[in-house]
Amino acid sequence: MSSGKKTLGRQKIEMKKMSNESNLQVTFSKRRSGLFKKASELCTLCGAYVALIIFSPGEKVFSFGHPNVETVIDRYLSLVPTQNDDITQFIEAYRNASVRELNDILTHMKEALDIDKNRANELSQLRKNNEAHFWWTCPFDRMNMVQLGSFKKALEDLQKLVAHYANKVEIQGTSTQPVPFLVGNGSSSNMQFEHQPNLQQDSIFLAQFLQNPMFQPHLFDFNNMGGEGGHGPHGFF
Amino acid sequence: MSSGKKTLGRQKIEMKKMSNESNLQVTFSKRRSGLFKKASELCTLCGAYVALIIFSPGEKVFSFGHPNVETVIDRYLSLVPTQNDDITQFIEAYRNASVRELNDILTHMKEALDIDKNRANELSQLRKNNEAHFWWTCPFDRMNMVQLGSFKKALEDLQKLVAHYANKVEIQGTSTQPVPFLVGNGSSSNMQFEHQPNLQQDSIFLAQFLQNPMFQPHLFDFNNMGGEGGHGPHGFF
DNA sequence: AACTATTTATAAGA
DNA sequence: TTCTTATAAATAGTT
Repeated sequence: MSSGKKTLGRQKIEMKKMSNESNLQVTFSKRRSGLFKKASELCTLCGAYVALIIFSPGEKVFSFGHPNVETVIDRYLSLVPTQNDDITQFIEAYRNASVRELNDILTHMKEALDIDKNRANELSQLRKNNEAHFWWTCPFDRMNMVQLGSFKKALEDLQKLVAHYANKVEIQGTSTQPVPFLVGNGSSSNMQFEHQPNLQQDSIFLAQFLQNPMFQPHLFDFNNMGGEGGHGPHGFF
Repeated sequence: MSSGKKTLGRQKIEMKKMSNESNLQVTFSKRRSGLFKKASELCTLCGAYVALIIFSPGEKVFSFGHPNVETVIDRYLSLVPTQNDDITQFIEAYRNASVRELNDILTHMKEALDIDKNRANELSQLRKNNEAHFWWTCPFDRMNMVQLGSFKKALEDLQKLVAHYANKVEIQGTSTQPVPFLVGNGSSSNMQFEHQPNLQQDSIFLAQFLQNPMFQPHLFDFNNMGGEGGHGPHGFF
């Protein structure tokens, strides 16, 4: 036995993008598992809340979350204001208004819409008198009855949404546990599915409502490599 | 030296929440670092995109992202359609209104905004004079110039969104659902699913539009422990 | 923070 | 992929 060793065993590798596509894939798979396991252990051992999302080079997504991805993301986003100046300011403008206020606004808008619906002429008149001053009347008095109806409908729905959300927020604090269950275990793919009809999902209702995708034209084409964005607060605990 | 060993070295630990608060903190710190390092290496080695967010039991946040947390989150959210009925209804409500109508409204609002941008004071004055009738001026005249600019930008974007949405809606009708798989092996519980990009994502466009942070006053108080939410499809690459 | 002695995670090879 | 093997890394318990 010039050498009783069957293999060289694990070898140290250079920390740079792997060139061998095949190896890369295997490594990705292994390390991904390892990462999920570690994340999971951190939750179990320390009671930490974690969200881990991984996009493979092949565009597939993998995620892990405790108590669930969305919750952690929401919380994170609330702490880290988006650096999108436009939307941020827009949001800020509204953030100052409480939900109640928003609701009031909606109520008023609806009522006003109702009233003015029967005063198209008056409005029109008013607009003339005040010309440019009341630009905002434009969109309304230029609308025909049908349009007004649609718009009002939209407002009502938004209001319901707000109300619904408001309720959820209040009864929150107690969240039901997700009920995971296995589904199949096929050869090529078995799955562990977690079906969780949790309240949390309501939390992200409105949250997602303003998450403006239009501000994210890059969503499906980020070929920009390069920087690593870390963001770590400091403090250790 | 009955035994040349200075310490017992690393010992196996039970995978459950650590009882010793002090140890827990140290472990959290160590494992957190390890996790971040692993995540980072996965990016470097395999070119994967990763977002990792950790909330310590002490409420501190730690995150890592490549290319950055927000980008990955955005992408993730775009793939995971909210299965929320309410939001769906709201979208439906809008779907019924002709896109053209909605677009007109936006156009007018935008134009008007342009004009009045230079007349904040006048606006304010006018509001006083007309009080209740023009309640809707409130949210606007409270905004400063910068905000108005942002608002206008938002409107423009919304308009684009509407246009985009309109197109998508037409080609819709077939919605594929993602197929989950299992990958978990976890000790306690972690799960992964696989998400697939589907048209559905367009459906949540408007839904996401109003994701207003101001609606999330609860963000900082989730004391609900319990489940682990994983979310992951599978497929390995 | 450092320092080991071990437990884990994995690069290679099959 | 999956399994095996030998080695590189991570980290629990101490100091």
